Amino acid sequence: MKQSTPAAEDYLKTIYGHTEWQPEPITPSVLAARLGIAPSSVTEMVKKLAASGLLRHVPYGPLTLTPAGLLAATAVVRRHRLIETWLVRDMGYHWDEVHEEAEILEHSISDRLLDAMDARLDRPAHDPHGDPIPAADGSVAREPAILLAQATAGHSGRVLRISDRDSAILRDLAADSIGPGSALTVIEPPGTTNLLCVRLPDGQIRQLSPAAAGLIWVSA
Amino acid sequence: MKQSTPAAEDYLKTIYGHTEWQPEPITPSVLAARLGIAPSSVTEMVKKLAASGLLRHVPYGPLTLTPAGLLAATAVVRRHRLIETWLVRDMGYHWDEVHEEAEILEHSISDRLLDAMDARLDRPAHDPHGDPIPAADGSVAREPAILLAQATAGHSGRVLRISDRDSAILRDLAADSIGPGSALTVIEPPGTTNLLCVRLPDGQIRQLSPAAAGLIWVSA
DNA sequence: TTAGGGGTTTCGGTTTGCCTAAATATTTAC
DNA sequence: GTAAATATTTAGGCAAACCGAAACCCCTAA
Ligand SMILES: [Fe+2]
Ligand SMILES: [Fe+2]
Ligand SMILES: [Fe+2]
Ligand SMILES: [Fe+2]
Repeated sequence: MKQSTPAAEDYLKTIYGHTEWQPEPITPSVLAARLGIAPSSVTEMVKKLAASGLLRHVPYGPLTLTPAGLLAATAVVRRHRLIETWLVRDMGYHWDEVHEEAEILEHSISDRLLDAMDARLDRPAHDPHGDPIPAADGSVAREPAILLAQATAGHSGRVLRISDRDSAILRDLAADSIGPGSALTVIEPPGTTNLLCVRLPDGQIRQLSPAAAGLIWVSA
Repeated sequence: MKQSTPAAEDYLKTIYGHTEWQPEPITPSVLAARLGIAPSSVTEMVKKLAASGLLRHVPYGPLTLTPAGLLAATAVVRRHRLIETWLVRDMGYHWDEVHEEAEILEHSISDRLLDAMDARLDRPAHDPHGDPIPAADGSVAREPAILLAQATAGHSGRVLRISDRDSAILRDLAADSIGPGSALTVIEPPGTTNLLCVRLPDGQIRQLSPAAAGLIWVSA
């Protein structure tokens, strides 16, 4: 039961993140790509995490979190998302600027300070990108969502979350007044051009790149 | 010119801290004791820091910061003290609880976030223990101070700073209403008992242990 | 059904930062 | 002025995380 390191926390968080919006468990090579490290490094760490009882892994198979691993992972995700929320609400950051800072602070902040933030922010349920903030007990309130890129023409819904993977896209979307909570309707499927068109409540039309549509999740 | 690590930052900060209130440069063994690591580890890191131009060191001699090292050290001290101030002013911490948390966060916070804190706190000049917060350019506004343990009977002054090394003593002092800014007069030198007596402005008398008197600095 | 080919693991190596034990330099004490 | 005590450095090791190259497993497609 030794205290987990920043590296281990990032592994767990990334494994968790992969299954948060889709069911297939992650494979070592995908995990390596997401973390930006070599596959052989993943093999090593996976062995350690499995030995600590945080991960299930049969050689050459996919990676799944144990209950203990899931709790550790959601704890990191909770820290990450609360920090992002704090940065936006208290410290004057924009939602496209918070991810990198949170990526570091999530490994440094104490439980005491985290709870002080949580209280100060009034126990927020979602981070600036619309992602649910796990409770201290690891439970997550997740609404069913579909990827905008896979929505059919005529689909109407609210934007539930936008992945913070690409901050340039977040900036573009903000400039287009699209963010978590925005209502929109798909008015045209990817036709000859591969842009996706949506209509905003005020009647305005926006064209979204496939890259952007692949990061936006809307209510079903 | 590579980015300095948390370990290197702690070495520089501790070397700086040793000469902040007294002139003698620090020796490797004292540095090792302060950092809680083995002397041989200090030898190694000192070689690296000297090679990076942050430290001056002749074998078997004391350690002194170069101008570059001083700048790096005050940058860490600035981060540490601003974080402590933020924890007290914004996050509901008491002054005896902030040091450990700041010890970690000082290595994680970005310049961007540090400046946001600084602005939010209105560019504070002192941390919760009375220590001056270095400016971004490394300059420090330090008032001359003498250790209470070395003050003569009759000496009157204001408490300028109290070292945050021992949080139990900080709690005791707070319970005795003694903190940075308190006015006091030494009314009795360490006599048969080794306690130091001081009178507060309201006439109340406090007896201080030698350990406490060795952490309190008063105006000259 | 067997040969690729891609994903995974093993192996040996690197860096950082720490350790203990032993050697060496310096200071102090007689 | 030398001998003991103390301070510092050297030498050899270890653990955490990473790497690239090579071996290995597994699945598929000819
Ligand atoms: Fe994020
Ligand atoms: Fe992280
Ligand atoms: Fe402190
Ligand atoms: Fe530190």
